Amino acid sequence: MSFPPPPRRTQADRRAGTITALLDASVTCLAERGYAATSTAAVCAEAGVSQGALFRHFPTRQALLVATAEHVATRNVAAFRETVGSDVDTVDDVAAVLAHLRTVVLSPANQTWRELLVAARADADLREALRPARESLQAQMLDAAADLWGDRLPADDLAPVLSVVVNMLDGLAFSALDPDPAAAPGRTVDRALRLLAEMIVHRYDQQETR
Amino acid sequence: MSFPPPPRRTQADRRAGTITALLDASVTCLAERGYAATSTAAVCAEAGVSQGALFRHFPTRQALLVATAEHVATRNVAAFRETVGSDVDTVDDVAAVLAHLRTVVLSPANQTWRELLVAARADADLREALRPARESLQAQMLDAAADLWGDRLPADDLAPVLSVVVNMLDGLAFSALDPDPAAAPGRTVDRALRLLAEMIVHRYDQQETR
DNA sequence: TCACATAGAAAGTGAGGACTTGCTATCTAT
DNA sequence: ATAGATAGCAAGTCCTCACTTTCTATGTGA
Repeated sequence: MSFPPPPRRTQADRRAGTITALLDASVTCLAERGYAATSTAAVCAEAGVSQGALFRHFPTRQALLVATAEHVATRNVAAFRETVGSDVDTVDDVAAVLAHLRTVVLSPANQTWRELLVAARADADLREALRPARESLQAQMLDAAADLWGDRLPADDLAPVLSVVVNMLDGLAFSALDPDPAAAPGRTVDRALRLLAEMIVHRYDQQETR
Repeated sequence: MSFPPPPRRTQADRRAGTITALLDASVTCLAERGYAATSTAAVCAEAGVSQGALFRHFPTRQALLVATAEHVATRNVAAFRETVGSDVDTVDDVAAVLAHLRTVVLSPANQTWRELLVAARADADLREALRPARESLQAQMLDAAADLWGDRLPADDLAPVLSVVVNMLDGLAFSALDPDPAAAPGRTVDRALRLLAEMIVHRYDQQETR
């Protein structure tokens, strides 16, 4: 019945612990309450630390948010990469990829990213601060797309097709105001994704019938 | 050299005048400064009236913003309707329509609408208040699409194709952080729109060669 | 072990934001 | 013409938010 000995965490541990707690809390707040409601107080409450702790590690709210952006950007690329390991031969395959991408795009990490992007449009400082993460993410997405689909598409069409797909899914995410983003797609959206899959496959798969 | 006589505007005129001044100012602020920076003070400064004037006509800031949404929704439908009066036979035709739609989607009225939609995701009250305008706009867009493209597409595919197109353009608008939204499309975007046009035309135009 | 640096908490502070409160000016009905 | 209503202004009120300041606790290097 002995109490555990004092944890004796090293300073670096404490530091890293509260920083990731803050970043995760920031993601949660941004994803479910939006940019404006993500006040430093809200993040601290969610993280279970004081505001003093926050401002020890991040000089400004914006610095926290930029760090949050970089935090989720890596996750987003990873999630995109794991879209599908298997082939994308048939229309069904591509439709499955799109359906899965839709759920990825609706995930909290992506919601967070979008929330910050929208805020950046109206805030030149934030926009500049996010630029590196933005460009890095774009490049990594293109790399991932090349790995996944590179042998199916002409190199020149890779970026444009990626643009069509992810912009459409982002647009969907923005117009999906449902409180529950994990809800089922709805008939129109379902059919739209199916159509897109058909169009892509038919565009690039005419010689090799499967 | 006589001074003009006192304008003698009727009360209804004065009322309507400042109301539309406020709504237009609200559109301007939302489009170029974003939702958060669209304070009542900012709108009043832009409109050239006092805050008292604002709160005489709108009980809350949110009421002003909802009215603003309805104000721009009608413009947006009209702009969409005027997309193209001519035919959409060839790939070039459809590509032209998409290019024009892109500029429409980047217009201040549409920026405003998106800004409010994004805010609505995090604000249940605003979401509910915008619901009627949202549904009305969606229905009118579908009507317009039916008028424009109804004889080219199966009725069942109208909504999904519209969804693909406008969501992709909305996604583009969100990821376009450039201070000047009227800038040229950029190579990837250009090619993406072209590809989309080709895919749509080839999907639906195979029997009637032109 | 002890001087020191770092991590974190609690209670401020000052600015900005939504909304109010009188007060004045302009219109309208009698 | 004049009383009552409506439009508009200027100066508040109160609250929230980003950020500070001061103080305590905990790990670190000699």
